[in-house]
Amino acid sequence: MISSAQQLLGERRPARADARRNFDALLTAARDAFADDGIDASLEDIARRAEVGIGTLYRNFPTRDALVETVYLGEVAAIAGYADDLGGLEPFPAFVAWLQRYAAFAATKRVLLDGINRDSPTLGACRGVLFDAGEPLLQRAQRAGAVRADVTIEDTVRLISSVAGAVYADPAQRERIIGVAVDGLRASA
Amino acid sequence: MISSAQQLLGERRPARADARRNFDALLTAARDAFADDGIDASLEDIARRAEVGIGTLYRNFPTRDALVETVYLGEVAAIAGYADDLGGLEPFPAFVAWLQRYAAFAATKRVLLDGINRDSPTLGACRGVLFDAGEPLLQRAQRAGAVRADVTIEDTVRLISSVAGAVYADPAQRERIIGVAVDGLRASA
DNA sequence: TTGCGAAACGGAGGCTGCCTCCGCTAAGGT
DNA sequence: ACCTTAGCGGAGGCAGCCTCCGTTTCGCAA
Repeated sequence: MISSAQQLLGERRPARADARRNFDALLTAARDAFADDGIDASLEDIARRAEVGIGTLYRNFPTRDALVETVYLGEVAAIAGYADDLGGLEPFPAFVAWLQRYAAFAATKRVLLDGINRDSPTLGACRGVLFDAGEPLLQRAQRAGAVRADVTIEDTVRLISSVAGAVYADPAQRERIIGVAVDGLRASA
Repeated sequence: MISSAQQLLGERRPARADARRNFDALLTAARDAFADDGIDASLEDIARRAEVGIGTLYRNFPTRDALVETVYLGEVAAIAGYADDLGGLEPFPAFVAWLQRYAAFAATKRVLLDGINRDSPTLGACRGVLFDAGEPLLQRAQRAGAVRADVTIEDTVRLISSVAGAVYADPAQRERIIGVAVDGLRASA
């Protein structure tokens, strides 16, 4: 199954073979550079890493935002299918498994998200992909009475994204705090 | 009562009267510039706003980090005394009132925090000030059996800071999600 | 009040990175 | 093979970061 994130990504790739190769090389170089040097990694450095000229970088990605969000789009495409694999679990454990997976994703994508304009249509589309993936699991857990009824999938993604994207003193603190957030999502006993 | 954050700030001010005036003008200009233009506001612009030369800015704040963290230090000094006013409330309402105040603070300081190196000793000192302020309230609520026993003040500040610092679709979503986080802090019923 | 030492000043200049534009190259279709 | 045009690289203009140096001015002691 091809996700809508993958489709959006495909629409951005140029038609010509040489240009496609450069586009892909730039995305790889950018992902690596942002991971190594943070969101302020220089575009000149990214062009050098991809072995293309700076004009080529700008032709493919007219702004830094465009580059960052296309890298993020590729990452979202990779995670969108995970929710499909959780149908065999009970409602609450399935929901929590998805949250955990999403938390792991959000933690590693924090750098990219810091670099994206929050009003970007592409970011909105990525959110849509993630909401679509998690919504069935949330509703199933709410119908089962396990998750509070007053939160939406948007709320849930926002909560886990902010908590998972924070920097922690150690992994134990991180697990503890995500646990607190998940406990807050439970229906009152 | 003079807080330790105010003391740290005082230690950074120059001795000479003209230099003190410039230092204060730079802090004010920086706070305004970061609020207007984000954490990437240009230092040249800040110097112009403060009506000093760029050399003066660098003499007072050798790096961008130094400037940002000094601005943040001033903001922390302003909030540190709030916890002292909550002794008259019941344990859990006092704790929640402090969390709400801290959440409001964290939301407006997000821009500054984005610009500070997380390993900065000054940031560590600011955290220390905030922990010292909230710790008595947390312990009181835990002794009263209202807050789960497995979280520390560090955990609590980290949780609220990440949730409060996020960007929300509307204020209602923000209140809802902070509510979820606070509910997660309650002891199990 | 005056004189002195040094703290503090402003901004020119070197450097890097962002971004545009243009002459040149090469991919792809007929 | 030829032609059109998509795509190329990098020079150059600009802004901002940051340092350094000649000049000014503050504060203290006599």
